[in-house]
Amino acid sequence: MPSDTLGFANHDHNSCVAAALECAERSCEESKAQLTPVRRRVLEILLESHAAMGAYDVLARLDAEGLGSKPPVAYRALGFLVEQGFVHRIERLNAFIACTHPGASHDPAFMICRECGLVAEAQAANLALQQAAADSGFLLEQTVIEAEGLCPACQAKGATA
Amino acid sequence: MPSDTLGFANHDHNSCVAAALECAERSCEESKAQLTPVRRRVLEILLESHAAMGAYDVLARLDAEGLGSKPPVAYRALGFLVEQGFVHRIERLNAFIACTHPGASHDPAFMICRECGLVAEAQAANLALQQAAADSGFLLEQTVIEAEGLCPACQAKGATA
DNA sequence: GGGTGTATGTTATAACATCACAAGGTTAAA
DNA sequence: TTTAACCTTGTGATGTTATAACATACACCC
Repeated sequence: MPSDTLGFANHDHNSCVAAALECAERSCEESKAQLTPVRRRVLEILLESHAAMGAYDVLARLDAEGLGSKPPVAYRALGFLVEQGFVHRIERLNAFIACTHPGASHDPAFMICRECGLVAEAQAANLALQQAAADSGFLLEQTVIEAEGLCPACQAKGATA
Repeated sequence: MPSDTLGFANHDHNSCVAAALECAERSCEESKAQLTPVRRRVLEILLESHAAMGAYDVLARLDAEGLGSKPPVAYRALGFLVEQGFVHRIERLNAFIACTHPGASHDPAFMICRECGLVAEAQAANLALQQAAADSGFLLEQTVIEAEGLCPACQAKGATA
């Protein structure tokens, strides 16, 4: 199983979740950041699946659990988690996904299945883009690399449209 | 002047606009697509600058000119132009920009200046991503490659925040 | 004329995101 | 121990982006 396509591969999801949580805890300890109940719960919710979730979907879950009902509650927690690198924002979907490479160097790329919604995180620095930036004197600070298509399972199921 | 960083380079903007419009006209003739007044005007508006514009900014311009005032008017025209490849959507900004490589093969990458808003279009296929997709059996249909940072001019001005 | 297809007009609403201000809690200096 | 500073949360209101759904107009062809 290639580690960079976790989202599409069978794996021990329980240990995958546990590892991500533990990693987040350790990281917060080190950096004195507070992994408060709301923040921790949002991370857990996102870790439940390897699909991206909208902020309002997360909020609905929080609301059901009595952890908050107003948009800022969800956006604040998501913002914190993104800042810490525990969660990534998928621009294409206006949605969020738990990081599957906790601790790894971060300039992630994503493969988004348009059929089932699963998202796989890969490490795929874009050398051509870095070259283009260097050539034109552009100071590259952050990159968004997102691919849309069909995951292996959905291809097998014959999805086309 | 590297042709792939047009957005950051001095250039003859009048001829740049004229070329893009002419190219769009020819393309529509060939494909029997209709470059109607609203669609043509939206393209012209986007061509005015090499910055991205939100759909509602475009709509405000259309409204001022009596060409339409309701969101679907702008979104339909923008949708058409994106379909035809005359305009690109910048996911990071939820905004649109006229294509500066009319007719060129399209898997574009963008460099977005966070200070002045200028966007440069480059050709920068991501080989690493294609490799990652191939390795995991993901059928890659479309890619979003957007970089945020500082353009040469804004670096020179000392922008940092 | 009548059917078809494309484009447009319009109402309403869905979906995503932030502002602004109040209140509670922890920490650390005075 | 009081006070201030800072961080986090609660909440109402609002701002921004995008689409659904339905009606109308117009061009073309038979």
